Amino acid sequence: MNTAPDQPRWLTDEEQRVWRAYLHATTLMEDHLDRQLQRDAGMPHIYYGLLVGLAEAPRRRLRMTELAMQAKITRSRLSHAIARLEKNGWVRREDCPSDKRGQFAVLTDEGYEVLRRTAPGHVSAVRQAMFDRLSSEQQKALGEIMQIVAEGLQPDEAGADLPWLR
Amino acid sequence: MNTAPDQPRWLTDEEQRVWRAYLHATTLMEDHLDRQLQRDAGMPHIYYGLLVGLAEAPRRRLRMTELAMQAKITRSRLSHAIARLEKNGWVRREDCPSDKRGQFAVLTDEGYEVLRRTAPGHVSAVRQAMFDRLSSEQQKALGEIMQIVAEGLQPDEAGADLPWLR
DNA sequence: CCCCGTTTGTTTAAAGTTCAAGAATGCTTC
DNA sequence: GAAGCATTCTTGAACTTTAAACAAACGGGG
Repeated sequence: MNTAPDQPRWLTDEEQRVWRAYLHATTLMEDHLDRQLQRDAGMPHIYYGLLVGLAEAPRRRLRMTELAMQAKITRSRLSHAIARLEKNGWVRREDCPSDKRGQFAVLTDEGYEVLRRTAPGHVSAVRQAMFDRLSSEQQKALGEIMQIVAEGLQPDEAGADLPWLR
Repeated sequence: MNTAPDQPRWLTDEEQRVWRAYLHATTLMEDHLDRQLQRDAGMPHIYYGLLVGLAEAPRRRLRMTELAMQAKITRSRLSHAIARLEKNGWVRREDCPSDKRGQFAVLTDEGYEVLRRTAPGHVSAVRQAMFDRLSSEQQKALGEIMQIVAEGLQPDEAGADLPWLR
């Protein structure tokens, strides 16, 4: 009767409520952490995540592409970010000996120190905002839910075509 | 024995897993929606949210401050955003008769049309990414969890001082 | 060895966000 | 009704992100 693409299945009232609660909470959370870290560590949340990634890596260093994948950002964005962190003296670049195209981002001692100094405050912010408020059942449920959502978004996603990220 | 601020209560392994799953999923989700809307509607997710906010308001218009609060962004950011949407012809500004400082952002017919055309695709993206993958128990749990998290972040938050937002 | 398609990382410019300051109007109080 | 403080919105500059294009190096086949 109708050759059109299909009338959309709108969200039910209940779904709508859940979706808006999700958007509201995640927005507030990200804003909160961004401001907390900007204030206490002088960088936005994602830059902090880059330093953490480096700190956990074998010799506190990672190839640019690896770091970009781990942080789920483009190489371009990472290039800019590392340039900024380098100016702060928290990261330095090193050539990769085995691949002349490659670069390592290396966490400096100074960068490590920033992390050591600011990590407690950050953890505490996360606790206050999330873990101190949720029952362990809720924490478990949240973990599972986020896992599922991430899985659905990870691959190329229904007709997409992008190479590996973004 | 130790007058220092307290040794930090680090996240347990399980909490760590939940937290990373949360960050991972929310990042992927936001990226996904941003790209979906940029592609199909020519604007980022937050701009789309502004149009939705206007579409739902009484005469498809809202004072700048109200819209900013609803979208949880600063007035400054909103000013820039509305300038852009105005250039697209999707929003126009109108003076407030009762308060000469005030401005209304008004959704144009063209803006409404964009929304009408792109909303189905957006809803479908949200469904595919989230609601089609979660049981109704999980949806319920997610709603409650996000509600709780948002509540903890909404007020001034432990020693903060900011006026009303950000 | 050379060609050619791929991968790596950077660069440039445009778009978007943040931050601090400012102009105009409103409101409250003396 | 004037002073002084608050609110509303905008502006411009600095910074970050996105998008597209590019140079250099890799690597598999002929």
